[in-house]
Amino acid sequence: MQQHLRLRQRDDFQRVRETGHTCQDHWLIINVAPGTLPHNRYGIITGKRVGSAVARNRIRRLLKEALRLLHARLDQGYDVVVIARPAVAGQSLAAIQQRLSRLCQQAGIVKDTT
RNA sequence: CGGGGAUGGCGGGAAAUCGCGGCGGCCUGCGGGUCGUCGAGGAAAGUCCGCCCUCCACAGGGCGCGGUGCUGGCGAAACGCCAGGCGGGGCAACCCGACGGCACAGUGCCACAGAGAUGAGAAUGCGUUCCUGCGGGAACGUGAGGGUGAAACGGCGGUGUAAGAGACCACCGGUGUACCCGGCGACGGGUGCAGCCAGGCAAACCCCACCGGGAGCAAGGUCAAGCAGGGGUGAAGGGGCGGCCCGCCCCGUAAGUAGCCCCGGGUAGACUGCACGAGGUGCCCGGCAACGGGCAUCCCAGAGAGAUGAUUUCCACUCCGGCGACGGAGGACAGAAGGCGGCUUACAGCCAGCCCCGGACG
RNA sequence: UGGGGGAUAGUUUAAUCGGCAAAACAACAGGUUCUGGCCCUGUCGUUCUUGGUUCGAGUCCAGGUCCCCCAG
Repeated sequence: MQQHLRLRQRDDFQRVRETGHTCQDHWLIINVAPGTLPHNRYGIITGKRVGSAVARNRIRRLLKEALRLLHARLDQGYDVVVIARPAVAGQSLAAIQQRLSRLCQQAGIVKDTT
């Protein structure tokens, strides 16, 4: 993921978490809020409840890959925070990608391809 | 062939496409693009020891607190490593040990059982004397026998005695000590002497010897918005109430307001510390070894919401099904955050040579 | 990064200086009652785990696991 597409500042995370629209399932939570830039920015949170350092790194990298593949299909100008819940530990990329894309549809930021 | 012991090492390999981080070159419309190169571990882990580094404190000595505890060597140091001694376990190879002091400072504890748990003591027994209703009883001596316990002033034989006892004697065991021999030493072997025998626990208080200042990279350093402060210069104004004017109030009028210029300290923030080191690899030399020395060669992660990911093919390995061709499934423990030396803990599977025991065959 | 504390029956807590692991409630079984409750009796433990010291460890000493708290 390129650096300008990342959400990096603590204040940004706080703003999205508090004011953003939330969608969740058993594996993931996403918060979406309008950003100040013409493109999207993404942030990922993998807390200690997800598992060991190895498990957290694994999930974070899979989420990055899923967001990379999903990025072109999303409406731009949003800040998105993805939070991993304990149940995602050990899941495959394909399964995570499917769940993530469904949550993005619920949040209404997927481009209308029809 | 089967079982066991110790040591060292590996932690799948090759390739393609998409993607990420650092550094360097080139290009740039300063957003980035492109090429090259490097990019997790043996434990990166737990943070249990120690050191480097940084800041603070510091005449010297004592007390206190904490740590270590057989000997020699290695090491920057360590609750570290190597070799050896002693003790314990195992048929053995080997393994394990906080391994100074409880007789030469003192205190404490040792449940239950037992006469007695350290200057403590006799219920039974044995012996002598006395009493007797002949069943036994009392006093004294004794600590050998039996009995208790995890543990009981040593064991066996004799002398001795009323019965006995290290009371005495020889031998053995153990303790201390003097000398001799071997060893740098811990210690081992031998000879003589002593008192005749001294229980265990110091991961009980403690004593002895040695060691230890305190904090930590969020240490510390550099730059530095804003706010507040100081100095210089300096129009006489500046500010509040209010929609605006008037008005009123506050500060100032040279011991000087606004503005402008300068100054040090320093918050947010940025940069640094932060990757050439007790460094890796190969060969040679010294040493039983830990390790040391020499030469050659290499540059090898460095983030800051935090880089190693995804997909596919082939090969190797393990398991399952199958006579087979083949098909299917699987791949441990675990992720750098200043660095280094150790310890400890986790770990699928595999490799190498060595040693011990048992069996079979030649 | 540095420091402190804890883990005992299903739950909440005890256990003196190392000497037979207790109490209450809950659960289960039995008794009492026409039935239920109350009541009575009984049952239920890897003292977090692995080693060590000791004759003997919940207690003392190490290693490990998990949880809580404090400072920056």
